[in-house]
Amino acid sequence: MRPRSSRDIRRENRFDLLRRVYSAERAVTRQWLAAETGLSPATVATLTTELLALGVLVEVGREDSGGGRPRARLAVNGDHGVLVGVDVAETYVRADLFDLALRGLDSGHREIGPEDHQPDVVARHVVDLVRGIFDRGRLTRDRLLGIGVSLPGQRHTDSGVSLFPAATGAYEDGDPEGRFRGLLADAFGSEPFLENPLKASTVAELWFGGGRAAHDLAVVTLGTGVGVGIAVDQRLYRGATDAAGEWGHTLLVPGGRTCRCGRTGCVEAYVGAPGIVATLRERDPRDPLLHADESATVDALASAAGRDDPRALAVLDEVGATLGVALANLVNVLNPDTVVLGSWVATRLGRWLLPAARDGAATHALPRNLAAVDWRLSGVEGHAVSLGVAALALEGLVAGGPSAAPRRDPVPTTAHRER
Amino acid sequence: MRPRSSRDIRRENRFDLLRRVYSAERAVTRQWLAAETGLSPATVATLTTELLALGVLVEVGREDSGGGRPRARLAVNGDHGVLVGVDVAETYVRADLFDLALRGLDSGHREIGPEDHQPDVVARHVVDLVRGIFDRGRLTRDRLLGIGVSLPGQRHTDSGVSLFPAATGAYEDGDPEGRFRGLLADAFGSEPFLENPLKASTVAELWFGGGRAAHDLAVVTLGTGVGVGIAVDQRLYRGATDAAGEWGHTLLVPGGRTCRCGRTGCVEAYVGAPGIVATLRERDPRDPLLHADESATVDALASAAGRDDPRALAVLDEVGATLGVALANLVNVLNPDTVVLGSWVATRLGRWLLPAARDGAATHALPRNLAAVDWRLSGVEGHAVSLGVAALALEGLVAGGPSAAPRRDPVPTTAHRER
DNA sequence: GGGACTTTTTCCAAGGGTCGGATTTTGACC
DNA sequence: GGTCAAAATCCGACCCTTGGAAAAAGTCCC
Repeated sequence: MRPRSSRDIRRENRFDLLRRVYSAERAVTRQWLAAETGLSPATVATLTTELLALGVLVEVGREDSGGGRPRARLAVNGDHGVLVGVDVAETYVRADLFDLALRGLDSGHREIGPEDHQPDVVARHVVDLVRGIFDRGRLTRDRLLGIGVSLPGQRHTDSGVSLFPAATGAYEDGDPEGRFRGLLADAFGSEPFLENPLKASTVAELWFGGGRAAHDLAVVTLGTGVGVGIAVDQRLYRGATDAAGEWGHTLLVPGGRTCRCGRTGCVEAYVGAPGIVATLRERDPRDPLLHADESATVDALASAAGRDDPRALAVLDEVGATLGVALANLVNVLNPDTVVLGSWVATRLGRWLLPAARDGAATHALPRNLAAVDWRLSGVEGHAVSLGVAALALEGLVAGGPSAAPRRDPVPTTAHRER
Repeated sequence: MRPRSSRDIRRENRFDLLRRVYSAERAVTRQWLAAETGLSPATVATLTTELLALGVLVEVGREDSGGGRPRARLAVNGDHGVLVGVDVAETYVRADLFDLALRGLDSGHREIGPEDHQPDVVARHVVDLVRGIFDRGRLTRDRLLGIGVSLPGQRHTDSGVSLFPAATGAYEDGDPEGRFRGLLADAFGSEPFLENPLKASTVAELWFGGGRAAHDLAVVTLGTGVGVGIAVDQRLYRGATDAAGEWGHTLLVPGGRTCRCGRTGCVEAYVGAPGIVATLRERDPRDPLLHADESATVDALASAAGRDDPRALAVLDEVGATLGVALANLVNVLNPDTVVLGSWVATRLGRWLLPAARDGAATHALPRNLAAVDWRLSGVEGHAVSLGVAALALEGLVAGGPSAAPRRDPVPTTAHRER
């Protein structure tokens, strides 16, 4: 338990300031920042000059103030460098290049299979992709300010062990994450920032999406897998072992459908993409909307719903209602002020799922908890996972490198601690 | 969003220090406090002299240090004054008197009925009980340092409106909580600290019970009602509208038993006292363990289980397994490092419920989340709710009065804030 | 074109915090 | 009584925020 020093206050304030510049739609003034953060104009001045000197912020013109000295407008200095965010999923690797303002510049994509699920192989894919992007943009490596990588599976901050989903057997005793981290550090000359997709997209919502105004936020990821990212007081909540948010494997229907995880009745088995497909199939095993792969099925469902096809709407109603009931539990326990639906299933079907879920939640959530919730679809443009993980890398940058990340103080290596 | 100043650091450190003195089993030394809090010896010295001057701490002897200056032992100055904690429940009012070390000195109890559920009536009961205790102990009012009251139902910090369960109709537009608060303030000359029982008992666990070592804690209350108190980073989590933890009304069995709240299949309907009785009755409507009131039934069940009565054990197994499944959901989402079972049902049946719940959780929780959890029965002696609410009053005292409580800054009354 | 005016921004000294290292305190021991 | 060792305190350094004074940077008017 390292206590907080006054330096932490500075770091937090600087960070808060920066985040507000980022999430504002337009360039902002010092006065607005002071009002927004609650800091005195004097402090805002000190912080901004610091960030201006660093090159992270720039003045972009001025604004009339009615007779007095015009207000300077501040914005993120996009040209100061680039950030890379990489999303390693089970079936693909996607890398995005951002300028420092986190505007997407370019991206690359590559399909992978289970045979690639090894640290070395994944690292090679990542390095190749990023190199390709750099070459295309004629960028030199010294422009790179930070790189963040989202890895599937659960990470363990303390031990640094990541569970590459298919590599658990092969790498049980090794340190796959450490190896991966090392390979990337060698290739790019700076430590990558690693996180899982759930947390990454939560950060993206917090910076740029529906969570900007939220204090206590739940970001529901609806993809092939399902989970929830939780933010308490605008900060990502990780849980004791960085494993919070495994809402997808929460029991919803005792003795229900078999889930990918082997258990039965998980939320994921009903509201994840395979769950939606299963619902469709249960209603009619020969439904023409059914395609070989789930992504195509979801697309078919979306376009059918767009045509007001009653069968598609009925399926979405059913799934949405189930989602709502599951969300009601979350709302009752966490009492968030904002719930955001994100990831690719939500992007394509959220238009229909969200209202149905809201109605479904109303049947089981407590009125007071329900009333507190602002329901939203993801407001993030582009790929939330890459963006979030790039934002995390940026955080590390501003805070002073990834070493500033650990949240608990490390266990002393020598047997020094008594009691 | 008021930013944190260095004063907040001081307050937090002082508070952290004090809490550690409280939750330590014996008197502590400055050195131990420094090691425990991570503060420098210099700072610990400043803080302790401050608290010694306040009269909250005292030196109680010294400890040999092997040739050097002996270490002074510090403890809470129990004689410095008294605190009162009151638990207003639906069927009773209980008041406890504590010394400043939060050792119970005396208590009073009174049964109430639905007709008493009015601010004025409840306040009168509270005042009478506390007066009685003060008279018995020949205490003068100036000895009273703080008073905390737990009220059932959900509170709303922002508006100050409390929902007295049966008074919602009569007081819909009024301010029952404000009225109640005023009546108590008049009677005792100091503002009472109000909280609900769920949060109060969570604080008690955090200070004195199973949560002392926890960072991310879930305190499960098993009484007539069921709920969970959540602490993040050793601090009580309240949620957006102070309504977090309504886990009892989470859906567990779709279309299942009807709950007190009118919905079906709530967790509470299975693992709360009425739920346990219902399980017993479902198995055998004429079971001799069934009594007219649920408390007697729970007692009968406990003593039967104590005699290894197989029917009682089977019921407890069933209830425990259900509890475990429900807890698994909590563990998956929150990833706590400690789960504590408390309140009166847990006190009497926890011995059997806890192991069964642990096993039940294993079937549905993710291995990593499960492995992180330390399962415990409440370690609080005495009545956790009164104790917790007295501790909250103490917190207010140390922080500088109940006014320091609000967590969000109040909305400015004048239309002064632009944008 | 230059002063008056207005509003923003910075400067400065005050005030609150923590901390490392020097210093004092407080015992035991010889 | 002097010496020694460990605990506790004191002190100056350093970091942070902030209110108010001062400076900066425009407009406006004569």
